[in-house]
Amino acid sequence: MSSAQERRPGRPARLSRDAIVGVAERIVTAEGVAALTIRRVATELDSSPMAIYRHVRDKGELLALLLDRAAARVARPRLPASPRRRLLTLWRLLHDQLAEQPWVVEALARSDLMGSSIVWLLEAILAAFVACGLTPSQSLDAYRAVWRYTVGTLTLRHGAIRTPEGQRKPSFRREVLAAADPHSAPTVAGLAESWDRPWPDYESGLTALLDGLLAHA
Amino acid sequence: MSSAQERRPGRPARLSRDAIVGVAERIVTAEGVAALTIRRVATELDSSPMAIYRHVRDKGELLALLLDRAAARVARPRLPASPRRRLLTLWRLLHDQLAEQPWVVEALARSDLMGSSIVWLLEAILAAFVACGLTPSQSLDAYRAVWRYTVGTLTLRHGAIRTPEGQRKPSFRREVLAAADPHSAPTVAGLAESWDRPWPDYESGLTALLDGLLAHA
DNA sequence: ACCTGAACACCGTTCAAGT
DNA sequence: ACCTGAACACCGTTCAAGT
Repeated sequence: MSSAQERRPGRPARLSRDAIVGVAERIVTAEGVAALTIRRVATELDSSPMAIYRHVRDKGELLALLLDRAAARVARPRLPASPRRRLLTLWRLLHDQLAEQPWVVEALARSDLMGSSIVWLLEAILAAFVACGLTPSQSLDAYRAVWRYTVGTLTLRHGAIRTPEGQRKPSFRREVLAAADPHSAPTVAGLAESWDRPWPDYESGLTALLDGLLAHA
Repeated sequence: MSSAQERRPGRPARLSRDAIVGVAERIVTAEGVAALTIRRVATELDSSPMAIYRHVRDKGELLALLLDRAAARVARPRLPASPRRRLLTLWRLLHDQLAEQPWVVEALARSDLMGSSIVWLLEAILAAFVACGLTPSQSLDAYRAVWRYTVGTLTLRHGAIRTPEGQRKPSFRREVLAAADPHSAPTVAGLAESWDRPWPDYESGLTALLDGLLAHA
């Protein structure tokens, strides 16, 4: 029966890429991306830091693998018939899923979107753009425009989260309001009270962007 | 004559916040944000690392100060009469200026935009939105939507730059194309050749977004 | 083939002490 | 008031050696 097994020479592996990504995911979910270090992963697996490098090229690759896992978890939703509403649903899905894991932002800048696990989502978005009247080529550009908006939203939200609760950056608001004398900057001064209010949600900007992108269809 | 000087007790300062930000700026421009460390700044000023902390709270504040300097360098342009074209000019100005310093992206996520040095730009943008028919409140939301798009654009461009020249992430493209069988993902498969082409420029997405935002005016 | 130990060349930040 | 020295508690990564 052992002849059926693929026998490979040398010392058998105790670690695996999967196990490594698994603990990395746990660390990052529980304590944020700052807590993710190669040494920490190694300790958690009762191995030396260097053993990790046998399975993962460097920390950047580990981050990319993590991102891929997050993407793989996005479940296929039931989609509305109207292509425009389909776009709204799909993008909100992607946004919400990524927003749940704030650490992804760190990985986003490094990785050109994500792995093959969400081709279905990419396909659905591109097909919906086409169904709205764009050419495939225009659809790709439109996809990238909305992707920029999405990454920006996540980046800024993440920054806000990361800032410590108590002292959430009074510097900017105060400086701006101090410098905004009503003569040279009346609009800014007039909005003084409004800076504190919550940012518009993802969807409102998305709607505007889609309106603009689809107008030329 | 020394009585005219403001005499302060204690040892006179050798370092200054300005000098610190100055060398930080030089480091970051020449070698990127990764090269910026408190210790490095201290060495460059022939002081101990700890002396820096007398003038700057922590590394995050140093980054924010750097961002403010970059913002302060944005020169007031001659503006077109049409408010819509004014918006295009202003946003492109902001984008181009920030794109020149790729390290800003790191700072952006931490800092709620920037300091008082560009209130004039903020004012000009908000006023132009108002001139386009939005209420001040809507203008603030519109401003934030475009800011998201801008930050996303910078983040993604920065990531592309940071990726080493030779091996610019074949993983995603290849994986996607491999997984994109023409039956389940025809649109993705059809665009296979197009993934390599350059991203749309900042302005095209900006135009679409402004179209959408101003449509409800 | 896989893993370990020891080392290299760093970090940010705190604390107590000097001038 | 401002700066220094020494230390704490870490990093990612390389190299040569062990099993």
